[in-house]
Amino acid sequence: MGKIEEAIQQKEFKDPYNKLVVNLLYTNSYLVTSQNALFKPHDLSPEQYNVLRILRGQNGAPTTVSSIQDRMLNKMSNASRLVDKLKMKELVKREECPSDRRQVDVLITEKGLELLNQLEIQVEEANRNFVKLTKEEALQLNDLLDKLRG
Amino acid sequence: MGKIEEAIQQKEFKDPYNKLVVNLLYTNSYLVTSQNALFKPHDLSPEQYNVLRILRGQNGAPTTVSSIQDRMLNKMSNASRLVDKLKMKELVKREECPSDRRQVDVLITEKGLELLNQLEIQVEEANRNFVKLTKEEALQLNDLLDKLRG
DNA sequence: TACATTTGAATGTATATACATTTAATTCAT
DNA sequence: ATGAATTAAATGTATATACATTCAAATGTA
Repeated sequence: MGKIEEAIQQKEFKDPYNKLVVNLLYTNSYLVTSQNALFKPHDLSPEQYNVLRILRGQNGAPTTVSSIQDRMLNKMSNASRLVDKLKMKELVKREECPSDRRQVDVLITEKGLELLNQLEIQVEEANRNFVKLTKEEALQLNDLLDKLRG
Repeated sequence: MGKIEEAIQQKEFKDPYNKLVVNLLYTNSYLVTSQNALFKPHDLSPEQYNVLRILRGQNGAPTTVSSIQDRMLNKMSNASRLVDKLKMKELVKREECPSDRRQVDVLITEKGLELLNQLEIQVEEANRNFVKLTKEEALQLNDLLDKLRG
């Protein structure tokens, strides 16, 4: 695949910034497509997987829908509906928050934990394979991305 | 915003590769959200804008739907339906390909060109602002992304 | 030529994204 | 204490993504 110019057959870009935006969008698509293949057999989407990870990170403490939303990778997605889907698969459960009845406490179930633990090993292994960089380069790329967002 | 750990409130990652995958997904969301605000007033989605750019790149030569698909940033999206939407807005036109009636030639209209030229200046300017890096860093980041995909 | 295979595009369906709007509960201000 | 403002979550709607399937046209082969 190599250089972005070849990948999308565009000869040149206005400047390195505009090339970078295109390069990031394209690389994202590459990663998401690669990851999808992993999640597909388990009937899970990447964002559903991410929600399960957020919930497990709480170590059993309940998490409200809005707190999940804040921590999602995609800030504009709809945590309420994602939780709904996960609940239908019995991977999470919802409870009314006693201190504030507007809020809903969400918890990962035993079934959800099992699926997550099983999947995570594969995902971690696959991520190392998708990314064709040395450890040093990966660290450097992380720093540049953090700086990019300011 | 700064470091990804703070942004999504995750304390640590398995290794730099797995942190990088999350960082890329998150940075993509940052960029897409920023860009959306630009496209919104013109009733255009980022991918529709991208299709218009691909068509203009042909300098008047017709482009088939599958050729558009190949050059899109998101390889899994549906060029046929995107072209449909653009046609309804009269930004592109479709013609049956004389040499192969299975194929459809797509061309950008005068109206499409005008919108694109007007928008492009704003987009280029905005992209430089979204990316809080020096030119050198942007070049470096481009190289790392190209290498990442192998 | 006849028939199977392949190809380009369209269509069907489920999920997700991006917002706007709604509803109920809580908090704030007077 | 009452009504206004705010907040949390759910819901509505349009578009996009991810695939599978369909359909017609073109190609390949016996």
